[in-house]
Amino acid sequence: MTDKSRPKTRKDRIMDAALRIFAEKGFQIATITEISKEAGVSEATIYEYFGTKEDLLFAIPEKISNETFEKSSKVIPYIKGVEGKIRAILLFYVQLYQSNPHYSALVLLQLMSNKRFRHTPAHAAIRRSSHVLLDCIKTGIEDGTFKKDSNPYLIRSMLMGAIEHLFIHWHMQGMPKRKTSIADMLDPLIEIIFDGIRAKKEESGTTLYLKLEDANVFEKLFQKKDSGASSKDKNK
Amino acid sequence: MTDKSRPKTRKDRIMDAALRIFAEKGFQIATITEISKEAGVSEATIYEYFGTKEDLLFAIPEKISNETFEKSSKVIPYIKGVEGKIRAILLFYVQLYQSNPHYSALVLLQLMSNKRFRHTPAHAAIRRSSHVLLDCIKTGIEDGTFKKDSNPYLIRSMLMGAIEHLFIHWHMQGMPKRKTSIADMLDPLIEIIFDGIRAKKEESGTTLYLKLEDANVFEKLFQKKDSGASSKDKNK
DNA sequence: ACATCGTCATAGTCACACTGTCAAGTATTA
DNA sequence: TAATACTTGACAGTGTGACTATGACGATGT
Repeated sequence: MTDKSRPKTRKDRIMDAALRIFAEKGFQIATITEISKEAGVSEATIYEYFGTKEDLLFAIPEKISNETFEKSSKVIPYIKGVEGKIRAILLFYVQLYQSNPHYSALVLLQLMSNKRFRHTPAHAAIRRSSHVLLDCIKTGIEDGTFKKDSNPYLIRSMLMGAIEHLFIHWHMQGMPKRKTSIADMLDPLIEIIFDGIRAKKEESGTTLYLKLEDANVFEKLFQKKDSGASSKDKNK
Repeated sequence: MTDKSRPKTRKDRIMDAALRIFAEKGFQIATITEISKEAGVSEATIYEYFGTKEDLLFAIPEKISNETFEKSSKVIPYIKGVEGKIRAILLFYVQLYQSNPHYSALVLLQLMSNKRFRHTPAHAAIRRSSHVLLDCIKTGIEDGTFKKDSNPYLIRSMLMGAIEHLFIHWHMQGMPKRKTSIADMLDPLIEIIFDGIRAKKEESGTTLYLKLEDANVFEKLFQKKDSGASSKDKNK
């Protein structure tokens, strides 16, 4: 409802421009003047919506990270089996980052190392996703899927760290012609770690593989749920 | 000559102060004025040694990363077996980062996401180490230690990514009271990945474990070499 | 017609990276 | 000791860019 019908509100245009410029040039090098020109608004207008340049930076991921968390938390419960859940969470993650390079550059290169960002609503959403992943790993250890002596925090760091590392390099060295996309590396990555932590036998030969194509199933699931819900009105 | 005999040259004092302040407050927030006071020199003196604030930032890791590469490349050839080599490289890495938190904070939080840093001698040294690791992994795949269909780049990203991820979190959320140090997680981490990529049998039960204590062995090795001839020709 | 709100333009403040200058050391040499 | 070259420090600037303050303009609603 609200102004979703409008092409873009001023605030959205500012955030879009800022995302692009912050991601491409870096937070420090980007100037408010440049963003205002790109967004087609005056400098003063930016300061009417965002208190400081850093507030603008932090405002960008807030929406998208919450949306992603909502989406994933609608889907994950319907997946049976710890391994499948973990696959799904990581697939969400990789898809989000790969489909929105500006966003992943912002989060991984500009925000990751910002201490103030950690006290931000956007970071809280990211932490929630991370916590769900941890819970899945813990469950897997308890229910005997994974070895009893596994350290769930280490496993999470291995999963997230590998993915983030791949994306950081994807961004830093020109990412144009890459033979294998990061999404293609996700299954081998998960398989190596699962192989390393699985309790014993391989009788679970019916492992649920989630490949990118399956992601559309998620989307269909959303559409069903969304159609009935009443949106919240925040316009004022 | 000059003042090399002195405990610290001016240049060293500046870099020491800059390392501490950059690591603790971040590159942007740190001011040249503050660094000059901390180092006990005037602001203008800093600009005599370093063209810009960023040049100062880049100058800091150059020495230490080259030293580390030299050290490790003297030791690695003497370790037999791919797995042992990989363990040793990662142990070097973790030891360096853990024993010098300011340095690891600088590299991981300030420099990692700086595109200009990638065209820097310091980064070249880091890349060299990374390349040695990759070569070890490739060798392991070729000689049958690891599965034939392993992706060596992925494996390297998994190893480095996990370690870096652990350190980044170590820095970001207060790292004071951590029950398990990162070095303690290194063996489990490596074991999970090796388990996941090892070709077949576990007949290599005599895996060479390198724990932190063994690192002194490295040191002794250096002393022997350093005191003797200057044979810098790396073995073949 | 009038008030209100959102937006823009402009001018100004302030912090900080960086430069230039010159005087005061400090070391080296005669 | 004295002349020389080189190094360092104090300090006064310049330029840029974040951020503020103010007033004008246009659209909207009463």
